[in-house]
Amino acid sequence: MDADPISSAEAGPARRDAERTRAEILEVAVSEFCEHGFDGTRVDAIAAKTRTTKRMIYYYFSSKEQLYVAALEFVYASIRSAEQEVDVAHLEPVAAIRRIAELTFDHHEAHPDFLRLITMENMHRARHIRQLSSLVSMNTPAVDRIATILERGRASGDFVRKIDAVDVHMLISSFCFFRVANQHTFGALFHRNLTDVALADHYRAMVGDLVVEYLTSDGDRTAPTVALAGPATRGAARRRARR
Amino acid sequence: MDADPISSAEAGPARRDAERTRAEILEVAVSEFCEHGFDGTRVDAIAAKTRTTKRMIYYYFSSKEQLYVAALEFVYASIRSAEQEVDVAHLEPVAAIRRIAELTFDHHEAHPDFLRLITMENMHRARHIRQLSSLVSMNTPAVDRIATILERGRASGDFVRKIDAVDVHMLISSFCFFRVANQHTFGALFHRNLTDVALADHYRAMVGDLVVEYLTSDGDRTAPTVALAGPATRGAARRRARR
DNA sequence: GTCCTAACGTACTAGATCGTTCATTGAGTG
DNA sequence: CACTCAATGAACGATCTAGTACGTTAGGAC
Repeated sequence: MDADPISSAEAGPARRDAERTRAEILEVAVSEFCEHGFDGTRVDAIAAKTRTTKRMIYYYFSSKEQLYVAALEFVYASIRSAEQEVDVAHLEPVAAIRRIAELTFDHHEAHPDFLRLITMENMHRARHIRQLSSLVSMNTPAVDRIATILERGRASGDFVRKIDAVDVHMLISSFCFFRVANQHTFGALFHRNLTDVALADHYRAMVGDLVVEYLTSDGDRTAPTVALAGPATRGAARRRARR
Repeated sequence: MDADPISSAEAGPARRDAERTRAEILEVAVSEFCEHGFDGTRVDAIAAKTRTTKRMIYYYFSSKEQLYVAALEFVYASIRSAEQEVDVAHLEPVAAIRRIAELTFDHHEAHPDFLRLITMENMHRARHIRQLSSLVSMNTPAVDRIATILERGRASGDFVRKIDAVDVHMLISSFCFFRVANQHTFGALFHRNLTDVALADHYRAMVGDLVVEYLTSDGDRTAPTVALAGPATRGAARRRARR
């Protein structure tokens, strides 16, 4: 048992294994920072949950803050590497953008810890994440994919809305992010569990509908807020026209 | 000068004024908790920014945690009292829901500190806010107003989407919330300042368009994600029909 | 074997931090 | 004016916490 050379992360003693020690510290640090935030996390608590000591945390990461940055980068990298580069090129523009929305939805659902770290970084006004310039390049593909779909959709005539890819990304993200990140206060104040598994399909469809309806309309009918006459008539006319 | 009986919150000494002392502690506590979070805030730091001492914080609020809860409640109450009960009954359903969206947008824009506290509460999994049952009743009017508009909209034929008021509120809030709360990481990763004043009108119009287009469509055209034929044709047909 | 060094552990420190103790003061009351 | 008590302040203490000093061990090189 104790002679097992290929010990799992939790099992064997595996003494003098720098890689494993470092990795274990990082793994525990991620979960502690996610749960308690930077200020709420205790270095001693991290050490206690590893099979090594606090000394090693400083040996490998120098300071609590550098450990935090390393944890941030680690989570970001693992999220991104896990994200399979889904191909939506074969889909019609409308179906493609809906697919992107649904993938974003699933991504947020699958990584609540990631969202917590992002949230914390915003509390810190992105002080740490700015140090990780590598993260910028990780996000451009996502926007580029949307940009391609938008171009195709405009060419086909499906998308008439004037909007760029960054805003579409923001629109999709905002819905998916809020649902997960604000579930607790929303649940407390409105008695609705946004992450109820029975509602997952409902909200996944909703974000798709949302972005599709937005992109396939041009807003000329609804733009003037102060218009007093017409909306009802126009709305009715539209429904008839769509039958 | 020092005899001024109606001293402002910052001016006169006003010794032995329980109300004022308590209020000043609360005010400073709000700003400190907003800035540094619960764990990041130092009771000594709060005391130092008031004209009284730490002793008084414990005299009036018993503990750091109870002070935090009091700060949370105070912010919530002041936000709500400042929110004028806007009348949208005279507006057509489409214009009314757009107005609600725009008001929500402005509300989020005007109260970033409030958003920070909400965010922190979600980090705490709403542990503190659950103690404040009074807050629930503060939020029902907002949802009720939306519900009324939805009913009117369905009656007039403008709104054909099947959705309830809570989800509409969530949809609007998610966009407005994300834009402000996640501005820092979003700016760092996508090089777009979501709170740039030059973009405020753009995003305010966007959230209005978003909710209006969503409610005035029924989604039957776009529901089947996997449908391979049709979207482009239908999209073109729709544009023609709307001319 | 012995030498070297990366990897590791124990025990500690200096300062921070929440909360308290104890004494005092001022404003209202009779 | 004396009395009372809410309101207040200075200083302290127990504990916690990030970070360190110093010694030890394992494992490879030769």
